[in-house]
Amino acid sequence: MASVPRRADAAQNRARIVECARALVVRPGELKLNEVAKAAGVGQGTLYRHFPTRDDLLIEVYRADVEALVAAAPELLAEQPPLEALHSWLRRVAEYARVKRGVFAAVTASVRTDLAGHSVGSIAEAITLLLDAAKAQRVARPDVDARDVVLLLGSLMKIDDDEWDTRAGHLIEIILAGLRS
Amino acid sequence: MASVPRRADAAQNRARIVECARALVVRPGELKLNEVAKAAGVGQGTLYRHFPTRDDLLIEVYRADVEALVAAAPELLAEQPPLEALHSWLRRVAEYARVKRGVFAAVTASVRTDLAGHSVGSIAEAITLLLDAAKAQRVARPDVDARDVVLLLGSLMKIDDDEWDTRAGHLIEIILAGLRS
DNA sequence: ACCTGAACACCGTTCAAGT
DNA sequence: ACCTGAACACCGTTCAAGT
Repeated sequence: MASVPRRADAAQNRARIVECARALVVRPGELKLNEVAKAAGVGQGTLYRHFPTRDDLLIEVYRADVEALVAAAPELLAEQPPLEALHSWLRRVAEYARVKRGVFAAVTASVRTDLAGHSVGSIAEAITLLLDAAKAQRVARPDVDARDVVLLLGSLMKIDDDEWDTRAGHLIEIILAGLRS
Repeated sequence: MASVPRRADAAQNRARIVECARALVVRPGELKLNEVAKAAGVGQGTLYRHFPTRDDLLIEVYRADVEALVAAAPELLAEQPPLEALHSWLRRVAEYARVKRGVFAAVTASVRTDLAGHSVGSIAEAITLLLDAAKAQRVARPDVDARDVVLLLGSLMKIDDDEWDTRAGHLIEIILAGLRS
């Protein structure tokens, strides 16, 4: 799935689709697939050939962002105590979610894909890394897992734009307090 | 808005629409408005006349359930210490949310409507009642409000059916721990 | 005052035909 | 092997005509 196309024109089409999707996804409302195809100058069928599901496209659109989040986990853990690292990481996720609303759909989709494909370096593993470190020092509840965190983080998506500044950091503090032992 | 119709046939149509919506909303997927109109034996325009927005209909469908939740708050508070009452109330919300998935959409819609209309006996007031009691005893964070709770509770909606039993109570415990001071 | 339902708009998805 | 775009399906929403 999502393998690299063999033909050069196909690879270019694929790249242009992702590029246009990235430009369009920032606009309010759901990303319109037909609009992406039109903007990329390809037929709708071509879009579906490369990305059978909406999630496939979103994962690709936010791949770099998600990878950055995954990479940040061990880095933060090297600099700070586990709970502070977790806090910093959650705040970073919130920043992404504010600027790029759709990134969370990609994160959720990635977690779902993980369950089947078990890809290396996933978001779920990043969260687990942070949680395990905190559990080892007995500063986090032993019974929480990555899915708990993903589910709770989903509440960030429901925050209205005008209340973001005051509400987002607040919710993260509450979530972190809940994870603490 | 949503005032009682003057004519008898209009009142009957309205009642039948709500009745059919209640029957259809339990099925998986979003409630289809045209399907509701057809099931109720009325034109689509009639449905829109009575319920200009989807939220208006959902609020009506779950009115009794939401009122029961609102009424439960002071009752639980009379029986238990504030934090236990809050815990019990959250668990009750979770029960509703499991059986009637859509009830949460109604709760969210109610909170939105509250902001404008300021209706008495709302969900937001019920939560505030519980939170204030807990704050008064210094067992809850002073900086949390009803919207925090509603946003966090939204994570329950994303729980898959097959993991509900183990996950829902767990998430509520984490949320409650986060609200604790 | 209220109802009907055809009609429009919109968007996702498929597939026969083409290169 | 890959692309195109007409066509279908589906659902929300409106509105002219009717009672």
